[in-house]
Amino acid sequence: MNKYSFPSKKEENSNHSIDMKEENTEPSNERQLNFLEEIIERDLSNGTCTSILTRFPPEPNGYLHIGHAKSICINFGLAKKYGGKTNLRFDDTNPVKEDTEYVDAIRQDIHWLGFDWASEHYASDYFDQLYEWACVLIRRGLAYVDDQTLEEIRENRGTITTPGKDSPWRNRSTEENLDLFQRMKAGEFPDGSKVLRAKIDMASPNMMFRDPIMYRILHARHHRTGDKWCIYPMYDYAHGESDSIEQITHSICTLEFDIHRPLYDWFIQQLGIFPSHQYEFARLNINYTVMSKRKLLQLVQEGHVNGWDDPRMPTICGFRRRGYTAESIRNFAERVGVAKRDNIIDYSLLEFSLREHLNKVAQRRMAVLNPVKLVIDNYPEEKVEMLPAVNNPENADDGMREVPFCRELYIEREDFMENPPKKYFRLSPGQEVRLRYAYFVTCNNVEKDAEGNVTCIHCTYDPATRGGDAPDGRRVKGTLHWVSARHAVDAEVRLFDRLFATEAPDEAPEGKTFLDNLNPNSLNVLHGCKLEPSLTLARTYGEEKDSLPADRAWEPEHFQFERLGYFCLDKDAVSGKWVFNRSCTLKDSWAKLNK
RNA sequence: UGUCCUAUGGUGUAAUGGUAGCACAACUGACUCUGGAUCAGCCAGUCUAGGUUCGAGUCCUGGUAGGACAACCA
Repeated sequence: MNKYSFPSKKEENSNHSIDMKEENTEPSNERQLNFLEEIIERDLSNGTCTSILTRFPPEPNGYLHIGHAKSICINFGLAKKYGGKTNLRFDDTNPVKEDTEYVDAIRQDIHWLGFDWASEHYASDYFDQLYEWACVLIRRGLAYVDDQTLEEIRENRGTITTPGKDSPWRNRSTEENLDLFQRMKAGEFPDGSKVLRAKIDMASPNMMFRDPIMYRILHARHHRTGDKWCIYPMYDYAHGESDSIEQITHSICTLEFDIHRPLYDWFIQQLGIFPSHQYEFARLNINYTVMSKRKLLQLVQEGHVNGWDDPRMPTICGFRRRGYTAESIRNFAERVGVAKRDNIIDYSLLEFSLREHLNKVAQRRMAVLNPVKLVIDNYPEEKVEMLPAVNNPENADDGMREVPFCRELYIEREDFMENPPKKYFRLSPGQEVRLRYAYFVTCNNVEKDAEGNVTCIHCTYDPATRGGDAPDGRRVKGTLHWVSARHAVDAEVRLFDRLFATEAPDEAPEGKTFLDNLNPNSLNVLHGCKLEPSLTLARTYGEEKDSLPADRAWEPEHFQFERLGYFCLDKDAVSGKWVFNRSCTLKDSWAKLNK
């Protein structure tokens, strides 16, 4: 193929720009294929498979986080793109860590992200089949019961650079192994006294091949199979076979499993069952956060956050409560790409994806977070005007609303300075600014308390500027948001900063843990914030939860508080006791100037 | 002193032997009733040493750096 014969992307676009206005804007259709897509297209075109079936296999031992969201988008996205399907399979082979609480939450999160699975499975559904196959392997001399203790097994496994030693039980007869394995299943032996191992090679350079454990004895109640089993299969024995049973064509997982792949293939080959194949991609990392279930669980259990859905958590439910939209997370997952090299994504890419979506759909409202009173001395005492305001300048269909205006208002304390620096466009003595959708006002004087804090700003307004335009064409540099004092609704507003103060919180110095990297100021709760009254129309969780199916999550309404950021109602809010979360700020070039 | 994976601007990600491109971030400007949005511009990259080739980010060899593997976790 001669590259010179092709026009560049730019030229192509400009040639067709007139016809392309309504073109599909899905980014995935425009970019180059990632390596998984290449594999799938190859398999589809050379007849390795005629359709694809992927799977998302969470262990129900915790809540899903943004890293899982990437995996979900890859697995479901690939199937969707190539006309295939995706199964949801709960990898529930370790009863001591798993619980149905997590099963329900996982279902909700996947649905919320916008995906539906073809069918739902559990590794525990396959316990009988897995047991049968273990017996097959024993009969073929490929598995044996080992009586060594945990310590002996560890000792004899050798190290990365030295080979292991064969177990003294490695050459038991088939009959004895079968008998012992059957009695393990029957519950004759205590936990830890015996395991079933694959007989491969104790000297293999791949540690996974040093007679990996297939079954352990665990007298534990399983959240689905109850007390039926007291032996449970290990991940390496269960996973590939589960894929095979479901006839998964492309089993996609993260990089740390690449060393497991030869073993995954070994079990499938020895058993001669459906040849699923495993492919690995680099897991998602984001700076200023942690992404391990163990650490997230610790944050919850030790009370460093207020639950799995704390808006500062990188969990899917945390992002949802924070006000992230599913679309923004899907777009984020698309942007981070799929490759095999380790990566740390900048948090700003997440915020960009959110702003990009919310800018298009969020209704604009006015709210004052840190209020100070402003009195318009020449405005009639009792007068109230209902001023029209645009709901969303990005979408004319969203129409207008009316906002009450009167003599006494609240404005943001930061929007007034008695001695302003250069380039400060907001209110200061003698300075004229616009009150958005209302009038031009000029500051005359201020009242202060004993400590010198401004308690009230006195202004005069120009009646000719109603609606925010001056008929004489004069202009102002600053436009402020405001709320009528008489009509304002009180609210609590929760502001969030990054949960960790350091870019790579996992990296703690000697004697410290990731907890020492927590940002002590990650939560800032404001009281006495002032909302424009129309915000009380927002739907609360309490009003809606009863009409929600069990597997569907509640989605708050998203607003932009003008000049402040994107906000949504928290699930704690009830009518009359309003609580809003800040999802993210607006880009703020003034704040940047002052850094 | 092992096996495997990986290496492209600050961060991600493309280029499939033939013009190193895109996004985010940063920066500059225009416009603006959100210091928002939008638009325009700009900075910045192939880990290293050899080899193959008319031509190497791409293929080969060595080195360097990072990661994974020694749970009866997944």
